[in-house]
Amino acid sequence: MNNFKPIARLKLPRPFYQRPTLEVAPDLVGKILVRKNRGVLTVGRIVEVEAYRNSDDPASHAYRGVTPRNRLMFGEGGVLYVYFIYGMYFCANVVTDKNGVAGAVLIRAVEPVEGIEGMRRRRKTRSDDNLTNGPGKVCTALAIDRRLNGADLQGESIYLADDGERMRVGISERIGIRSGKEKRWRFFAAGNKFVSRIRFNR
DNA sequence: TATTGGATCGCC
DNA sequence: GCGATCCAATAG
Repeated sequence: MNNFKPIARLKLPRPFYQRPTLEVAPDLVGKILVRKNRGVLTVGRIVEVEAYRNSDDPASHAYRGVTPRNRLMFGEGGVLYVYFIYGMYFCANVVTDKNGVAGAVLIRAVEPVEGIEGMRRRRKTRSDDNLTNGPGKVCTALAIDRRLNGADLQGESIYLADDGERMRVGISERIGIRSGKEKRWRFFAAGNKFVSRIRFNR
């Protein structure tokens, strides 16, 4: 006998995503983000997200209706929406809700779990606290770029999983937006040191 | 076709 | 606090 117990990572099923965005978003805190790139595995645990919706949400890309960039937000939940911003960064979102209802959840921070050396190399830093504590940093560390826009989260190159971990979820206003600030649609792992703004993680 | 400013980050 | 650096969205 030994005490070794393999950690089961159950890929989140399609119906998980096809619920209202504000139900999905807090449920993503504590889930595992798996990235498989050329056979190399990089894994993080989601510790911070933000919800974005549709015409009721001026901060959302979907606020003014369908455009070539945001069209995935209006589609069926369960795919990745990746966009390019500030001329140098990517942001990764999980598309939520049913077909015809816009919604997505921005992955703002993860806690490094596997493939940390690769994360350090891509991020060009040795400070692990600074590796994945921001939406642009997450994409750099996990090698997420526009090629993954529209990727099916039931596939192998990128997906989310549940390993049974449960974290206390804090709630706050969203970060880095001008309008829609009153909406408290940011969800994070309370007290976790990999949350992007450490002073606002309680 | 031109302009504006952004769901960011790292350095000053 | 500010510049980097691209491009989507909007206005003309």
